[in-house]
Amino acid sequence: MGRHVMTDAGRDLRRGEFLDAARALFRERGELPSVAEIAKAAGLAKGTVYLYFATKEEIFVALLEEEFEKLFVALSAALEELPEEPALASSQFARSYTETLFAQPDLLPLAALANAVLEQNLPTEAMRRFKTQLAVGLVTAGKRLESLVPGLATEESPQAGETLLLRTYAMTLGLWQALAYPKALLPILNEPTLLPLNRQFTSEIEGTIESLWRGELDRARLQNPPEDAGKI
Amino acid sequence: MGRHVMTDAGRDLRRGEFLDAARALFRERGELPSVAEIAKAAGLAKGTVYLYFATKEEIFVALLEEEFEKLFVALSAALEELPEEPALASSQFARSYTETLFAQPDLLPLAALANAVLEQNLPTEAMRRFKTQLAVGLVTAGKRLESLVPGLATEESPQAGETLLLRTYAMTLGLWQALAYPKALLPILNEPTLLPLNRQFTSEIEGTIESLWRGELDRARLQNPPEDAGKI
Amino acid sequence: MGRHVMTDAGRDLRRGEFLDAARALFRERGELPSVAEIAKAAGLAKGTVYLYFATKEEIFVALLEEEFEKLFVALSAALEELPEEPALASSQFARSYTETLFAQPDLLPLAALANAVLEQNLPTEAMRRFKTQLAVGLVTAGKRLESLVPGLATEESPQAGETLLLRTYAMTLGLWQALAYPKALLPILNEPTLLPLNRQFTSEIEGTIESLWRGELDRARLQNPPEDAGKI
Amino acid sequence: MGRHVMTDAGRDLRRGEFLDAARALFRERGELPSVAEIAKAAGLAKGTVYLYFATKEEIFVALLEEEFEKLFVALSAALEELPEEPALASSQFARSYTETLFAQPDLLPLAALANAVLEQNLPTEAMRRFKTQLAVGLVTAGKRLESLVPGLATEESPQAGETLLLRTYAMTLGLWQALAYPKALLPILNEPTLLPLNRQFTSEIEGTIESLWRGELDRARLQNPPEDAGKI
DNA sequence: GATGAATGAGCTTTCATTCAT
DNA sequence: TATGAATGAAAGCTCATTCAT
Repeated sequence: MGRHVMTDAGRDLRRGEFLDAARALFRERGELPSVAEIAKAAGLAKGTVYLYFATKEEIFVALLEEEFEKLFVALSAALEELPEEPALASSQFARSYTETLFAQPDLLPLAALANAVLEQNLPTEAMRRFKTQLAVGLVTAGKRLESLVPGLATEESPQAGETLLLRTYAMTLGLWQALAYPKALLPILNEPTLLPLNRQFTSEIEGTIESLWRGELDRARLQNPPEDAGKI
Repeated sequence: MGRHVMTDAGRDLRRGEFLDAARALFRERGELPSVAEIAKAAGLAKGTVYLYFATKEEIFVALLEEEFEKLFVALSAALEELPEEPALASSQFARSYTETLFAQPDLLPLAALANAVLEQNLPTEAMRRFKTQLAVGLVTAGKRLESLVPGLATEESPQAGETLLLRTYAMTLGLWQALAYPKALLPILNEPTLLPLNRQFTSEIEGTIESLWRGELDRARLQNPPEDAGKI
Repeated sequence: MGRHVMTDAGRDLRRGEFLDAARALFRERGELPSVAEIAKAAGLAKGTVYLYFATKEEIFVALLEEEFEKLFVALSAALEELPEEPALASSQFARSYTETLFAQPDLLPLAALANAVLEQNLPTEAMRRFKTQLAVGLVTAGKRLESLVPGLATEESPQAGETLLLRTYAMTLGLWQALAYPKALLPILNEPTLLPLNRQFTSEIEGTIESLWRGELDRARLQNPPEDAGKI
Repeated sequence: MGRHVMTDAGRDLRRGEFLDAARALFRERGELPSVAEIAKAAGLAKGTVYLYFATKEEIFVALLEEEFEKLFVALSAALEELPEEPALASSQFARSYTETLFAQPDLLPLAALANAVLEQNLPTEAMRRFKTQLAVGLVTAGKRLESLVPGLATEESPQAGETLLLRTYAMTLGLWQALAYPKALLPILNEPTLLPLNRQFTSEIEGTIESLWRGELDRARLQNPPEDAGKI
């Protein structure tokens, strides 16, 4: 042991300082800051970073984990408030989900880097932790969703809740990447031929998610009509 | 004239040699090769690369353009064969689309880099060309789709064809990234907690796209019922 | 021989086109343009440049030769008009010389590169031509100066005219370099500690040259007093 | 702390190692060595160079600063020993100054690059430091010179000491450049037409400086005759 | 636990020059 | 004569990571 025995809490505290610094720099710049910058911003030395993270990428995956953590919490809350009626449920979920995305401005910029950049230099252990978090979160929320929406899970697709959530995330990530432009190129977006792509993610996402959910929930309802439906 | 008279076609040929080399290396490695490697693989000098491409990123965006070119051609063909009936149309399109994706194994790995990597160091002109291709392709196919599916475009969403295609692409891109694993990490995928994520993109994508289309096409049909529907 | 037999005049014409292009670009940029740019500006191909110049540096040495050619002509004229009286001669020469410098704005920027850059990659032959031009010009003007200023040349320093002219040039070149600032750094020139260096070449040169000449001409007069001096 | 505790002195030591390596290579080759060569010669890595210098040019400007530092020290000493009598003062200063130049063989080769090469890629801060050193040195020595030579500074030219020193430096720099030949071309110097230029800087400089100073000091004496001059 | 000096592979890019046509 | 495609050495610089202290 070194000068100080570092408790787990102390360790997490220090880790958190690096994460805070990294997050602030990333949000500011729009691109991954260097390790030197992160250390400086955290008021510690470059080498110290490597006492808490195995690679630079691990830092940003940790940030991403924090984002997913929050997202799952918000998701869970949104599911509990889900109305029964498909149309209503879809639009309400879409709105709530969209608000969550806006409340987590680092989520998508980080998620967009996950595959192409972050996972390229991630130690196996960190990779496992990250993916496990996603898996557990998806399964948990998926199961709850299935229990809340009768008819969603069928024999053919027993994990329909999980599937819907996965698709929701995939659509979000893909749409964000398709519509995000490097800052430097915003000017050209107003050229006539590019107008079709000049859709703002912020205005597209809610309708898209609503549509996605509506399709699935409608089908669930068809397979499991409300009990009083026949009475009419 | 130079060492060889280089016609436009000759120029394209040379360009193509670099592109072929770059594609082969990228497919092999799974990550962007260096310019030096590309030149070497093409049997030409490093400096020569820069006679044909302004930056390294331009090379891979050019590859991506080729992929999109093919994709739009395939898309166009798929649209022409679209059955009228929504369920049939959805499943047939999903199958055809999926086959196209499998036939273009470089499309998604490149597309996943577009946002995070390629567009970071792309000359404005190349950026414009790339984005214009996408915009034109989307609009063209979108309009054709609208003309083929009565009721798809409505007053509220006059570009519903374009929108559906954009969502199709976004879902594809997002799903691929959510499910793609770095080669090095495939082993851990079999751990129990990760099983939920051990869905293969290849087995998920068809159903997902079918579902997406089904939702939209069903709604279109509701708004524009077949003429003989009432006769029964 | 090729397509055309090129006469000497034709050859010089073409050469001149490159020189004009090179001069214009150099004046515009303040630094040596690339061979590609020169060729393009001249409306000819890169390779063609090398039919007329052995190296890039030879181009700019040729420009410098043109400048020296003009300088020697102007110098010659100035010498012919030199008054007898030392004070008057010095001030008149200094003024005339300064005007010549201002009329040849490319002379000093090129001369400043001669030693550090141009002569580094100059074929022996071009080097010889350049230096010979200088030597002949100096000797010619020096001898004329000696004949016009009695007492200048002495037994001890038989080439005093030549020497004075060499010193005149050296002082000019050195002063220009000492006082020239890269454009990018003009702002800092106003800082208090730098004020002593914020002398403009344009306002320093005339007095400096006058002073230099005055010292030499006075001494010459002392050694060879005007014939009627004793009569008074 | 790092591998070694690096005090300011330690840092200067390391910096000095790079400077020594750079100086040795420059003297040997006669042209700027590459950063890679400097690092190798210093027995350290390329990247390490950039921990001590922002650009390659900064290295050589630092060397030049060392040279100027020494020059100003020598200058200061020379001034203190200046005899009163102009002719004597001029010749003694010229000799002392010349010896200093010979004792600093890197000064002029570096100074000749300053304008054309070194200042082209110099960070503003380094530029400021360099120019400030020159300004302060000139002013300091100039004022001392004025106090030692009565009559040198007049109402018309209150900074005559500074001016004389600036001219001294300019003449030196210009003369060196006018007479310096690339090593490769020394052979041709013996050709008859080039003989006039085959003056060695080493044999010209002393007389030139003496002459320059003599002119100025004589004039100062005229304006401020020694007190006992009239008594005779 | 913390440091930060050192590393050095790695990168993209430039451009004077050549030479087959 | 003229071309311009091709060259490829050379360069400066960055930055994640290591490790002796």
